[in-house]
Amino acid sequence: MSNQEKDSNNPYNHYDPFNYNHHHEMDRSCFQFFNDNNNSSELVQNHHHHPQSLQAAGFDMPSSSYMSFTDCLHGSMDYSILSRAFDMSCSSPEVISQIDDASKKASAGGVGESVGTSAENPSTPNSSISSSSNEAAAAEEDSLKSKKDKQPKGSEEGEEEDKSKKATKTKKKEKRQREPRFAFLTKSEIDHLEDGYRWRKYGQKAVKNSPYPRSYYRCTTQKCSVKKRVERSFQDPSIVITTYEGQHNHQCPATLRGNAAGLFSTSPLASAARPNLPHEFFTQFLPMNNSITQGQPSNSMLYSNLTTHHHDHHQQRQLQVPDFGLLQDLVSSFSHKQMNP
DNA sequence: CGCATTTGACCTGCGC
DNA sequence: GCGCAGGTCAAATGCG
Repeated sequence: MSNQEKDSNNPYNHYDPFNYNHHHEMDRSCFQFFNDNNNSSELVQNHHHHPQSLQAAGFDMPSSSYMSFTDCLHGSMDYSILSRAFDMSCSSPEVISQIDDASKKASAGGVGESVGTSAENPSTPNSSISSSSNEAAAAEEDSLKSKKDKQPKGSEEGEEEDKSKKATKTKKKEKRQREPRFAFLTKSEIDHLEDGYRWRKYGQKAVKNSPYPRSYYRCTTQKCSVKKRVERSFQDPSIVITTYEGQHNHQCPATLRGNAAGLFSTSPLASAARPNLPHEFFTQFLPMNNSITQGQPSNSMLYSNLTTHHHDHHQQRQLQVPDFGLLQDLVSSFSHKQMNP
């Protein structure tokens, strides 16, 4: 197959995630906030523009809805603050994009997809608390589950094992919720960007259609189930795709040590509560969530939260009202801070 | 020695 | 049902 053929068949070939080919001013880091503005038809129409690397990372990215971060901010905030926030100890990577993937298309093993009905119940903007707690519970359950899955191997055999397996299977069917995910595209030569937390690598896999492997990291803090995946964009090897999954239930070690504090203190954020996670950092800048649902890309940074129901046999991406549970917590927190500085 | 990384095996879900 | 790909585990290995 020739490259041209490949290109024509490649649904992502038109994707130019950062307008690299059009905007050469890469000193203007572009954040992309993916828009779930309830205009599902538009998003569905455009879902074929997803960059392959990101899709491999588990993201659905409506190309129509990305915009430069500076545009998002429309001058109200210096984007460099954000990139600085992620700069940490690495060699000035440029954070290019963030994608919220709270409910990526159900595909990954382990944590799994939402089967049945309860998990499909997207949190409305009014259900943030329960949503957040559910996520946390799900995370814990997941980690327990995976342990359970493995335990019988070493200890018990035969019936016990079968029973255990069956039990876990049923459990999995009962409740499967994916942690919210946030991906950051970062222009950096360093794969594993320092973000203030301590991570332990627990796996590495070759990524299909990409010469670059994907690394899996887990937060080393006890009882913290946050994971992250790091991979390079095969389209632009200078771009690192970092995907965070879950939410830290502890303070950033770097913050405690004062490192991150120093970093953040260089920004106007210094007086604000420091986010535990980059995505939290971002969400602190999100506008009120009604602008998310109303979808005024020209006015606001928008989060996407695309969901594909795997049981939709026509592979039609069905967009839900996003699960703004986590988001709303953060957004409301942010707006509260804005209202009451 | 303790902790982090590497890496092959294994598990799971999905598409055909 | 089978094969593939993503994700995870855990023993082996490396390193400070």
